[in-house]
Amino acid sequence: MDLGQFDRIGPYQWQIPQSGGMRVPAQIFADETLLRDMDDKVGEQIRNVACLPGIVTAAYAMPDAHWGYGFPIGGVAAFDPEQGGVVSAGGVGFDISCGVRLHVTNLAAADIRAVQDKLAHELSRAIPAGMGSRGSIRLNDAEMADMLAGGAAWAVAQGYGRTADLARIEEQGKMAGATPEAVSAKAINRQREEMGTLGSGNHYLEVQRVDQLFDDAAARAYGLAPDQAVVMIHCGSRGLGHQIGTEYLREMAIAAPGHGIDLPDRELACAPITSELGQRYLGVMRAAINCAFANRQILTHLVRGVFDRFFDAATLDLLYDVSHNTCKEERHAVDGVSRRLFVHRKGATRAYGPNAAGLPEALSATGQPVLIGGSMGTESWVLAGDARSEAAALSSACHGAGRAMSRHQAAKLWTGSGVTSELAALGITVKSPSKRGIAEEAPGAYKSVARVVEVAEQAGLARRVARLKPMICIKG
DNA sequence: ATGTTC
Repeated sequence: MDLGQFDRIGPYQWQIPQSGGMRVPAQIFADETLLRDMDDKVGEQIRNVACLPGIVTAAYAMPDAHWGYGFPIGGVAAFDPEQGGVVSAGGVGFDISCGVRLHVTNLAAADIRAVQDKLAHELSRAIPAGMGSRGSIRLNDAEMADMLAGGAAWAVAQGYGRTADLARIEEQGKMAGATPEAVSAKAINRQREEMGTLGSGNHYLEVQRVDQLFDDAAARAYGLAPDQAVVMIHCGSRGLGHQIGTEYLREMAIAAPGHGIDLPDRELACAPITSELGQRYLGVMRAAINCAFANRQILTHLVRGVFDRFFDAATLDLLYDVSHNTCKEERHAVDGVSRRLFVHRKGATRAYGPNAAGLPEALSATGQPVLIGGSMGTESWVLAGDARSEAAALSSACHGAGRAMSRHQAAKLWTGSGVTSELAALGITVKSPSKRGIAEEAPGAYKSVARVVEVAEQAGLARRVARLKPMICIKG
């Protein structure tokens, strides 16, 4: 990235001043090295986002930002419906409500190590993974509609997991305002056999150990202790979300001129929040959020089933489940005035600070768990929402390491079996149906997640609580 | 991310 276009407005905050068609400034949270290593496309993309109607405060990019479809991955942008604000299918992304959930266990790393290979094998048998993988659940039209309206609450009512899990999911596991009846038959048919599947790409299920604590009080509140085993799931709304994204990107791009919107980039396809199309997208996007909640909830149930076969009285309590590809209606203070905004977070995690409305009581004093999925074989992180993040970036933080190179480049540099052996030497068992997938996800293809979260903390976006190291990784 | 190009 060319640094010449930026004003450094804080130790970890860089601003592109408003110019041309920009309605607000564009800002990136990074240190000089992370910023320099970012693709120039990230700057171009947040400048374009800053041109969209009704945007407030600024177009933001998180420390892990990289080039995405229209919006950068690691992008945050909020729009005011009363100021002509828009909702953008490209601002949410194809993998609607992709997110991370983390379970704390009553097991130690040594308990996992004693059965590591067998446990990895059984998890890989129980968790369908990979492109086009199918689960054992088949839903008819009425069941699909109930799932799309009820999310994880529907899943729990079907026997997948426990009522206590719901309090630990964003929106209590059920996104209000979903309109299953507006979801296309094609999207529904793609998802009919994909509930309880992991998908591919950077999605994974990992058994990890708590490697180091950075905030003892927050760790206690979250139930995390050194050397404890935890289970992280990273996945989204599978074929349904992708189909909805595809359909609405096309429809919004075609409809934009009719809404008086001059798109700086066709990939930023959007519609006014108050328009029929904008409202229809929000309804089906919320249905996809429920699909992702239900999918992750079923995966929790499947993992618990496997752990029950290996351990007496193993507990996998849900710490939290939070999405990083969404558009959510939230209230934020802008210049001291509370406004109703539609906040797009694409590859960015909501990061509510202490005492925020909507947090369960047990987490309120500490702040929302901000779950950061790292790259395969490196590390993942638990952060806590920081009150300073509200003013800095509308209560948002990073979501992962961020790719340092393309999948194509990575597949040329590594082989699946080579990466698997290298990780095995580090005590990490990787299971995947795709050798190419493992090569594409090689740890070296990602930025340093440790540096990303350190900068996120220094920038006031979230506070580091715990570093997690993988032991078993199930990849798509 | 994705029945890896309806």
